[in-house]
Amino acid sequence: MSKIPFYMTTAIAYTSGKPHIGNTYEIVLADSIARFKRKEGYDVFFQTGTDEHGQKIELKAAEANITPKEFVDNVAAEIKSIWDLMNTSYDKFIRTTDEDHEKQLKKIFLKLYQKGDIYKGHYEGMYCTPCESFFTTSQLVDGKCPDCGRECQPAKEEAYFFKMSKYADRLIEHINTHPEFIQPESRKNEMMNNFLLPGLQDLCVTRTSFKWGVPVDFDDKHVIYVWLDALTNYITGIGYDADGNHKENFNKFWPANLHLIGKDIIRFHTIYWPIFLMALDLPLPKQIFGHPWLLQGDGKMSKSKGNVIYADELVEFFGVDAVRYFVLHEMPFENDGVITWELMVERMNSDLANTLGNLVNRTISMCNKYFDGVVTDAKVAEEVDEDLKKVVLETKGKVCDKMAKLRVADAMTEIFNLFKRCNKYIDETMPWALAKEEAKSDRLKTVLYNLVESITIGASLLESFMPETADNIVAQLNTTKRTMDELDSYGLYPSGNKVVETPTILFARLDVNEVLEKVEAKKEAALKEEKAKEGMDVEALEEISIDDFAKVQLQVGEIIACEEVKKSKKLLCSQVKIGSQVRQIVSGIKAHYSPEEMVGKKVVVVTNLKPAKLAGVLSEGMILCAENEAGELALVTTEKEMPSGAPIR
RNA sequence: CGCGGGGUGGAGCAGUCUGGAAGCUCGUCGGGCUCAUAACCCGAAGGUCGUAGGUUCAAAUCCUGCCCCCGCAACCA
Repeated sequence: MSKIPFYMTTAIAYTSGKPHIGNTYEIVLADSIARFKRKEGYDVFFQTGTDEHGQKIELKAAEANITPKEFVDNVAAEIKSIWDLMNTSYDKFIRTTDEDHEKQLKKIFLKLYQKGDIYKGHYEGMYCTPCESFFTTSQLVDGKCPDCGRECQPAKEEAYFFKMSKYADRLIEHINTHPEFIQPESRKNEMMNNFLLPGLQDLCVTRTSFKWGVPVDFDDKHVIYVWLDALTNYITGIGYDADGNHKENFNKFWPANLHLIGKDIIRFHTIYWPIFLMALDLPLPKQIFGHPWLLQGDGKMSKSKGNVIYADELVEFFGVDAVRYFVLHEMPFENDGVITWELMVERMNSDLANTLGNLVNRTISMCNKYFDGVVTDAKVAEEVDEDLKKVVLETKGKVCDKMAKLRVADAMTEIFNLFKRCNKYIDETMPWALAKEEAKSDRLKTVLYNLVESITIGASLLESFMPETADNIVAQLNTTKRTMDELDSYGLYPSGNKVVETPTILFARLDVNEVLEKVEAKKEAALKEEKAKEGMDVEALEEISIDDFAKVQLQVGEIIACEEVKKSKKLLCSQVKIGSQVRQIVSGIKAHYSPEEMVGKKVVVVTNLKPAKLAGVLSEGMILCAENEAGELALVTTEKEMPSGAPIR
């Protein structure tokens, strides 16, 4: 009987920078599912990759003074190396800059255009020429560009649109008749109520504002915009051909069984993607699972806070399997998970070192101490053995149930319950007491045999989640991992086999404070290096004359009172004494200065700035600050004491 | 009334869809054991399930009001 195909994908990672642990989570989750499916006997094809086009990348490349292609080559290589570091078993790593992807994408675009599903239209809105960006009227600030504050003009830009509405009814029908299509199910209603039922707008699928993308063949001032480009990777990666000459893998694996994605892009995968497929007359994927996010404990991960955690750093401290264990375990099915160094150490110590590592260690030690490492099934059973066997044999079924529902964290918990049961069994049987009585020798053999057998089964189940650890355990027990079928039997460990003489520690206990200190030291070192490397380079502005500069009136001001602006997160409202008058100035520096700190400071103020309202509060000027790359602010003050109101030129 | 997520013993979470004995991990305390990585096993303390009302024989769970926290958006002159 030939194996049943199972095609699964992750979202492709955007190549704008190094992925942090939250991004890395997805590939590990996918990998554990892929490995498990293979173990269950499916013919798995597991695809991942990178999304490499777009304006942001064009800009970043320009900043770095290299071509976009060079830029994405670097980042894609870095992403791939992290995926490999995490020991993920993908079958294909697709890049949207791959030649065959680009070729097929052009053909797909043409096909949809010829079919009439894509049409040429106009994108209307307010356009800011210097920023080259469109905004809706509601996005404008005082009728001006929200980015640069300059005037915007109403403008029309030529663009291609996809007729979403044409397929909406079919999609609604599909979602209603396939409850498993969107997972978790709570997301289904969100999509229905917010997007599908109110009516779909046609989707703009090209851009003319940047060049770094796949051009439209027959109209090359347009490039194909992200969603059509990125989503089609799922079919181009396995050999889809718009003319129908598909490669073997496409015929075999499409439709996909599972698209694993982050919850933020569910909309694109459950609405746009199915509709694109309908337009191409292709069957829809079986299931789309929007997983939650892995968040940093002390707030969102951000570079400016210096609290971003990367997979390779974690691996340096804990090893690959411990990191895999953590991200899989800490991520429940529907709610976001949290990662901190403290939690990571806790899991490492309690589950990996204490429960599992110590179990393997003490078992092997006893085998050697009492029988020179030889494990014999002497068949002297007692009643306590029954419950152990029951728990061990039931675990496979429980794990399979959980995995079928994509409850990966719960599946692992079941496996660790097996190991915990083994630890309990040792206390129940007290091998060290048996060892003192010559007559109990066969009973002792049986107890140790049961332990080795149970651990072998546990390790075999662990394989999909912690592949190296599973191998390590069975190697120390001098045996091999069991297949799925073999897991229904108890007693397959060859009687008379010999385990290794000296057990090696699987996971060493770590001291939280030591780890935190090291992390802190590393962070500081990195920060110093960053600072030592160079100052900040800032994009040069247009040259101005001395007259232009003279238009700006700068004066010393003394802050005599300061309070928070209620209902705002960033604003402080200061009363600033400038000469004989007092002005009210609102500044976005709440995150960096407390109102108390502000009072008494002598700062530099732009005094002839047109007053404006911020968060409803009048501001009559601007307090100058310097800002570093991390977004930290420092007030500008005078080097010597100067009277308030003193002019600055 | 901007959008969304959340408030369950000291900490972190499950349970909420499909009402029916308050569960898990860590920590604390007491005990056991000594094969092992100061580990393992047993037991205990500790919760008005944010709050006020409602529905019900029965509410953490369903309904309504309110409070608080966290993202995003906005305000960064």
